Amino acid sequence: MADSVPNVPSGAPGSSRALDSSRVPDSSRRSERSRRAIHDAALALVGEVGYAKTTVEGIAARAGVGKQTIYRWWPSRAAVLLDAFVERGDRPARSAGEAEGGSEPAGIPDTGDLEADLKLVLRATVDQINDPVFEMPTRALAAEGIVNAELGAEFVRRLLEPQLHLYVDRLRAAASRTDTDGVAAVRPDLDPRIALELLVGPLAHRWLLRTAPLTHAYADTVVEYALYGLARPRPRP
Amino acid sequence: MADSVPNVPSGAPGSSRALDSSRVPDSSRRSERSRRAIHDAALALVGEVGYAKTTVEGIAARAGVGKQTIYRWWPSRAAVLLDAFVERGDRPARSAGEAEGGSEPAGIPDTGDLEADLKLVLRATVDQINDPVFEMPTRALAAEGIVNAELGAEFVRRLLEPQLHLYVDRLRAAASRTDTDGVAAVRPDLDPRIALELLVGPLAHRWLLRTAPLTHAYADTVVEYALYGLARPRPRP
Amino acid sequence: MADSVPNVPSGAPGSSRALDSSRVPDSSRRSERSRRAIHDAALALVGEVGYAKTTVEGIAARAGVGKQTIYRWWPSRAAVLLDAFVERGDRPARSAGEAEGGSEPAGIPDTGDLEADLKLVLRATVDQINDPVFEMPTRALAAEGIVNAELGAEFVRRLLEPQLHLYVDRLRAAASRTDTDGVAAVRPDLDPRIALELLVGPLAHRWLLRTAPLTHAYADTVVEYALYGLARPRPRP
Amino acid sequence: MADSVPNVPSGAPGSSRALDSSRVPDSSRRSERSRRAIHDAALALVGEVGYAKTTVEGIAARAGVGKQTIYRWWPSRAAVLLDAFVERGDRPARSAGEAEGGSEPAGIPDTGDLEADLKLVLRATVDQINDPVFEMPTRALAAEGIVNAELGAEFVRRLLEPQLHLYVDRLRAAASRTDTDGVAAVRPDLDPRIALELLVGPLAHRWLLRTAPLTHAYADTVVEYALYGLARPRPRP
DNA sequence: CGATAAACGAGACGGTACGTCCCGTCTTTGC
DNA sequence: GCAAAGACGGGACGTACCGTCTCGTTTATCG
Repeated sequence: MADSVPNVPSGAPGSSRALDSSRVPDSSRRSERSRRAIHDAALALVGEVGYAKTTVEGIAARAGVGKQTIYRWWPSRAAVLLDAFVERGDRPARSAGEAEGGSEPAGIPDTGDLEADLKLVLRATVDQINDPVFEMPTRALAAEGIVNAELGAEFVRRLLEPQLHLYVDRLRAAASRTDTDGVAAVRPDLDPRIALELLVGPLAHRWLLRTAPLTHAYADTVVEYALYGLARPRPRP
Repeated sequence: MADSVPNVPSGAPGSSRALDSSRVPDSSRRSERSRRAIHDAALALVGEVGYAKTTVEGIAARAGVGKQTIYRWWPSRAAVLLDAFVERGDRPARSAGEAEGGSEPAGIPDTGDLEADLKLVLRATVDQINDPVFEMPTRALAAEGIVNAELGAEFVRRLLEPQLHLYVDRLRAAASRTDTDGVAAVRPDLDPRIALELLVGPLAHRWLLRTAPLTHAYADTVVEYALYGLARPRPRP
Repeated sequence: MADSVPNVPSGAPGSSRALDSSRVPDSSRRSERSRRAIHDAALALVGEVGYAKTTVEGIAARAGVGKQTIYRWWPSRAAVLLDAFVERGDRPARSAGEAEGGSEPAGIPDTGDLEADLKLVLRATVDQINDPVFEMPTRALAAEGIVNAELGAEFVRRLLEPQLHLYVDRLRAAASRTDTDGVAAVRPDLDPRIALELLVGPLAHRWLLRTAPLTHAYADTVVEYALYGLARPRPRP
Repeated sequence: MADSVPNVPSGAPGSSRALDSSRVPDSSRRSERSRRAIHDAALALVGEVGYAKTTVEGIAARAGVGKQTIYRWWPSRAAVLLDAFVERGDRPARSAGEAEGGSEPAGIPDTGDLEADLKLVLRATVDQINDPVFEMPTRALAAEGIVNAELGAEFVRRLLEPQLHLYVDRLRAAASRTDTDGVAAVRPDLDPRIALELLVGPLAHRWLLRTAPLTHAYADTVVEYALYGLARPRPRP
């Protein structure tokens, strides 16, 4: 239902297809069984042997599927994994999140204390990143996306954007709070996309480059620095 | 002088090496000519066909070199490229830098105005990142490093660390300024490694994920937000 | 009317066929339109791209027909081509023959001069073999028949036998002439099947192995040698 | 030493090869071990599963060889089999022949009695053809050669021609006998290539088309018919 | 005449093999 | 003894077809 590439033209299905040499398969005839088997096989293999050794051939064999069935629906190994990750990865993440009490996918909590809220979420992100199950596949997808722009866009759109948008919402909420109590939590002119990057950019940097381990303490410090600045508060005259 | 992996044991040089099956090559006999040709070929190919299609065989053919000569001295295609990049990439960067008036490699300027200094450097980084010649090879190396920890460490150590260290120095300088004028530019307790990440993390994030273009204005905003915080200055009681 | 394999059982037609899992198709419902289209497509493709590159998929696509419609009625690609050849190939051959004045299908002429009659027919065979339109498909079928005994038998039965039988008839006629004029054209004990092979065997040999071109002169020589022998007539004592 | 396709230019080995894009491998570096293993595997597989199911992949696997090693030296599966057949097939045939007392490869016997000599040899050919070990591979090669002119030429040149040439020699000898005893065994004007075809053409025809079994009696009859003609000897006046 | 069952077009599917590319190792032949 | 050249065993690629198996859609008798 959410696969990345060959969408149906979404209208006039039997229209003049004869002259289209690009062979668009008919997604209404697609085998749901195979799709799931391929997702499962892909995730299992990445977990077991790593992304570099996960081959299309291997996925097909493990899924009990012909190679062509993979090539028919996905343009690359990475796209398969991304789809698998989005679809299957959602479920455990969501249920885990709900177990913790309605976390991220439900939105960043808004207790009124922006610093506390951000720390909570950044710590959660740290935890997720440190989860060994997610680590390698996510690295693989990120790496692929860095080199392959098209896949990178998919990666951002389908995996990252939903998470990042929560930060934007929370920051916007903080900005609009000015009216109610006369004290905005954030600068009135704040660009939330940039603000967000000040928060998650450092985490991503550290994770991708492995310059230092990601800890809760680190998350806290980043929030503090980002909110109140690196510069020392000017003494008042 | 700077190749990444099979160093000479650097001790006990005359020992009976002939019977050692692990075949450590004698780097003193290494052909300088081949080394350079391999570097050039690697860079040229990455530029022309992209990293994914740059093969060891292709590099060897282009360099007029036997494949074994590559395998003898480097453990992987990525290591070749990294070496090539460090050695050849340095030169243009350095000369460009000197043309601007002794910039980065010579250290971040310290005019006393931290904000201005940081903006200057971040803008320079933005420019370098936007240079199309550097873009693809750098992406390729970064992507490889994300997945391959060993190469990632090399990448950071040899390409990134020197640049990042300049930020650390400048920030430390700002912190120590307290003594001189009684007003530190930065918080006294500042951790410079984290501070640095608040500055470059956002840039890296945007570049790697292509979420938005990198501009000078963006660099300026990042510096402002990072220095003075996202939060609105508290009114004094 | 002449397709090779799944004939109707041709007896007990109303028997309980519904439960028969071997799925014998009802040939009375067969689409004449499709049959012809498949024949035409098969012949056209063999002519255009050669037999080896003529695929079932290609025939189906060209004929505007589902693959299953081919598999339903023929057991193999070769069987399709054989059918096509027999049915469509007949027509031009027959009309050409009739233009010459009631030739082959009507029987070898019997002018009383066996040598002349055989030369005439062998020359006609040479001409037919040299016709570029027939050459490749015939080679393809012959080659297939050499390896595949079942198809070979079909090939002989439906394409070759009718032609060869004419030789047998003519030779038998020559043998029976003894009675009328006291002088038989052929040995009285002659086995016509072997005699026939002495005539067409050499042509076939030369054509299949391409050891030398097939000419009228060659046909004439074969007839002479075959009729009067390789050995020199013994001088009488 | 006798493989069919990529010969060395046979002179000036190191000459300007740089501009030749057709990648001619250096046959002096060829692995004799692999060549033999491929031959053996090919023959074994054709014997076990038949030619149609003998794949390049299968040969490579059985021979413990990379596929590329096959594609490097042969243009097709059929060429491999032909080479294998010529080289390995020779040995058993030769030794069997010598056991019988210096048969074919040593030349057709010349006892002075042409009829007896030819019958002997044609019977031997019948026996060879009926040998189940040779049957299927030979059929496969013959069929391939019928469709593929290039391979057909190789087939004739390397397998057939040597055998056929013996007939030519024997017939020529018979023709030149005129001088010695005043009585030639054969017509003085005889074309030996055509005469030969009168002898082997019928056998080939029967074998390829399976119209009737090949027996010694058949061979004898062919020789008689061919030597003395189908026509009845004219009564003398 | 409308029900119904089979043939039909279309083409997705699990497979097999293709012929190519490259891997990393090994061997040969200079220099 | 390094280097160029490149053959080798091996593994995966992406493609082409195989023959089977659904899907609706005609089509053509029969109830």
